[in-house]
Amino acid sequence: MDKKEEILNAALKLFVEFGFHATPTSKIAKEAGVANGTLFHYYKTKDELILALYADTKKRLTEYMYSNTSKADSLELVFKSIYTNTIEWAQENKEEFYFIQQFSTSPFYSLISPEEIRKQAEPHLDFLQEGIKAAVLKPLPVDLLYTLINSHIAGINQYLSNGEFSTSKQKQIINESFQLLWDMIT
Amino acid sequence: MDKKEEILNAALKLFVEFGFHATPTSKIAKEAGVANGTLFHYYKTKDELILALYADTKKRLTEYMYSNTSKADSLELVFKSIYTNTIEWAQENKEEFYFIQQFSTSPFYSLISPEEIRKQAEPHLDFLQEGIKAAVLKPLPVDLLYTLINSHIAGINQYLSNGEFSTSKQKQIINESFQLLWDMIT
DNA sequence: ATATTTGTAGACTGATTAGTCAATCATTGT
DNA sequence: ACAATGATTGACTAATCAGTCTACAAATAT
Repeated sequence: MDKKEEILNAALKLFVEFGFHATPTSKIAKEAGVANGTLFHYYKTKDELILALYADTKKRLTEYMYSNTSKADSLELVFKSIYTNTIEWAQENKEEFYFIQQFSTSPFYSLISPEEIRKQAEPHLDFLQEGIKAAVLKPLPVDLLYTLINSHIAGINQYLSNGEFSTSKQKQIINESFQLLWDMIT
Repeated sequence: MDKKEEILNAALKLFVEFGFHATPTSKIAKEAGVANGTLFHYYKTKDELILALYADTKKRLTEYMYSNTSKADSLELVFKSIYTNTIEWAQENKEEFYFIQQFSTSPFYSLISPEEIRKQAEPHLDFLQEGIKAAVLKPLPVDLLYTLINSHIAGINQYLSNGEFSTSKQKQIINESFQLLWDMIT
């Protein structure tokens, strides 16, 4: 019933299928079941809609990443939870995850200010810094560590998406690939 | 002088800056210094131009990847050469590498047939299979290995592109990151 | 009750776009 | 010399698109 949300849902679906510019706002409105003008009532421009969709999607991913993690757990356990959560979310929200990647390798990404990006990455970098300080993680530059982990996750996700795996097989792959990553960075 | 090539060059530059659909064919023609109709003389449709640009760029990357590798060398040495070559090419051809990534996470990617994709990956997969057979690489699924390596390279490249490193520092990072990857997969 | 704001609609517009077309120009083979 | 083929041009078109505008409905405030 929330039209603002319906518009985001419709936009996500269509952007993933056709791309940003090949998706007219008129089709987004139609898919969302609202009038053309309504879309522009909530989002002043198409760019604003795209940025809002990215912010919203990224936020949902980040929230899920840190779910079910307790500060009482060991660093490795927390790290593994975050790793597993992320891949789980990506598998259960394939369109959303694909959209984030699509957005990140598009000219729209440059519309986000560097501060915004740093702010987004900060908690993750802090967490990694902690791991280095505790001599659990290798003393590599945190940025490098962060990028390495991110691309590893992207890779595993791509592998899982391309093949057709049972849930248990999928879990096994996640566990084994975590071990590969963990051995690499500790 | 080769107009067909000029068109590809212009398209690459503009696609990277503005995206596929936000780049009108008229601007590509202008940038290439040819008339509107000339573009459509060489490429029947805009899609065909985009696909041709991807094929051409990918081909140039692949050629460079395997340059300066000798079959006489050890598997590790060949592997390291390919790794180093790829990152070097990506650093020296940032627009091209960015374009490949942009294309791969766009709806245009689905216009390429699965056979074409497999054919493209085959030599790399064969090479990895060899490594497994020789008990040098871990006996992981080759597809997984391939994806892992690719995303590792993409990550390192992103790290190098974001920071401002001297040539020697860059070489050091490439060497160290290779060691991380090599330890992970052997 | 009345006024004010907010939400919703959809026709409309000015600008832009991919692709066409008819007409030259250049090159090559005979 | 002379076809014939291919290259090149840029004006043109039919369609499409982002965003506007006016009107009205619903909700909220006074």
